[in-house]
Amino acid sequence: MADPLLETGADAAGPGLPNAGPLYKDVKRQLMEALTRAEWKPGEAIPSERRLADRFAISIGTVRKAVDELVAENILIRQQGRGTFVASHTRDRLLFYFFHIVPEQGPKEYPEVELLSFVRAKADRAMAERLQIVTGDPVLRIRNALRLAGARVIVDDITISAQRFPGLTEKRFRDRPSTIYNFYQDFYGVSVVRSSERLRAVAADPDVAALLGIAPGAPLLQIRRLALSYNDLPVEARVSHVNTARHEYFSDLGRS
Amino acid sequence: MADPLLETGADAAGPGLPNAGPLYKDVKRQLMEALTRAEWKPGEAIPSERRLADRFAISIGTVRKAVDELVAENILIRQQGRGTFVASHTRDRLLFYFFHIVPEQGPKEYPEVELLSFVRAKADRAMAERLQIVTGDPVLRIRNALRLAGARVIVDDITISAQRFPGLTEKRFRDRPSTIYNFYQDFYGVSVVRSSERLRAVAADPDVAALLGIAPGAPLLQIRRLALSYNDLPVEARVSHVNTARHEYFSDLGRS
DNA sequence: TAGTGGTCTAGACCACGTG
DNA sequence: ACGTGGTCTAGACCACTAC
Repeated sequence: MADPLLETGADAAGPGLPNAGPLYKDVKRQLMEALTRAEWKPGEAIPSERRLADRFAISIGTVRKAVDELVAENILIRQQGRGTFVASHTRDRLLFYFFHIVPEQGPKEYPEVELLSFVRAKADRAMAERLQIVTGDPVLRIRNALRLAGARVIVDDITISAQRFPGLTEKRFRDRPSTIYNFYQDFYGVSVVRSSERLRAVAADPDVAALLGIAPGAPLLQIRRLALSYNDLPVEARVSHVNTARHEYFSDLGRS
Repeated sequence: MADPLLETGADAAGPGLPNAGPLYKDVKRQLMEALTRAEWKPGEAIPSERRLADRFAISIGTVRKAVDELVAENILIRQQGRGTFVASHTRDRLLFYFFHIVPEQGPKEYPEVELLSFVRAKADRAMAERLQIVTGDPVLRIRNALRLAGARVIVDDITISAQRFPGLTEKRFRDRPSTIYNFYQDFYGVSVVRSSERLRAVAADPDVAALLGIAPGAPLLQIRRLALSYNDLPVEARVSHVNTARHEYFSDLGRS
């Protein structure tokens, strides 16, 4: 930048105009937009920091600060010597970020998913609000059982907007090559980047009890998850019922 | 730094010696040590970034990077124009970072604590391992009931090492002026900086059921928390039983 | 006005991965 | 050898707080 009087700090817009805030926040927003319109797809590298600095006509340090935040939010992944990549839902990443059930003892396991039902329905008022759609809009309701070490431990009830996943059929869902979040991503360009969960203890209803092979009324951990995409756009509402006889939900808090 | 050949990057130690890693990581470690030996106490300001840069004979940018990480871990708190402070357990901070029970509807509430019992005991093998003490070492077991909006919702069973809290009596505990974590901090210099929690659904045992005014066998959310201080030193093991009829545990994931 | 943290720059060199 | 991200510097100016 040649003349600091022309374009210094956050007030490059000029006198009288409202302060646009930190430059790097603006850069971050622009990167998010590029991500949203899939300029770079999950698994791909974004341009190098030097190129981005040129593109935005700013210094590398400022690019780094914007990228830092996206990395901290698990939206981008840096790899020294290779580049910076758009986060992709590999099996390991999913397990790490979105699956919080661990055995009471022993190492973490991958769940084995078993599709139990797939039906079309209409969103009631509460569900419409959660998914930010309109009451009565079509939704897909999917019930899965998850096995850990061979035994059914979890029943998942997933609800997604049918309009957000056009042409999704039971067969297509059943034949998906990989995980569910990966399927959303690869076939619909919908990336789940974070989720919010609420937990409570409930008595098992007869249906779920039968599926899990436990007594009706036995205590189950209920997890209500809302999975969100880039701009906090809701993608999926999921209610899980977990038999915590031999498994637990873990949560590490106060970390970076 | 006058001559880059003398002391550049991470290899200031000289040829042949093992790489000490990034400078800012070392600075961070040194700041942690200073915190641990209470050079600056919770609530107090640490020296300005310029002073720290002088003290460590490094540039401000590097100090900032070290402080950045401590801020991200909620160990330090920056306040523009005022200074950087050692995190202190105000009521609000505690509620935000360590109390994850919210009403099903309505705003978050402060719990009202009611001491039910306070006994000395010996650590069994499992508890000794959790608290990193020796089996048979004396511990204090404290049972509290927590009220939300007037009703008992949670029963907490707390276990701490008696040796780590010398001279702690029931009266002293009961008469503490503020929250429990604040008490640990102000009277014993023990700062809880993060915690790890594991959750499961259990059937209420008769004792707890009576205390919460529910039927024995009713589903309760059990939370096993280990509270940790600066170098992951365990401070307190806590088992909470929560009546989730009108409250929930919340957990936001995938965030920074 | 003085001091603090917050942003931004421009450029050097290091560590790592790939060809 | 080259390009990528990672670290570090030195210094400018901005935004905010306190006096």
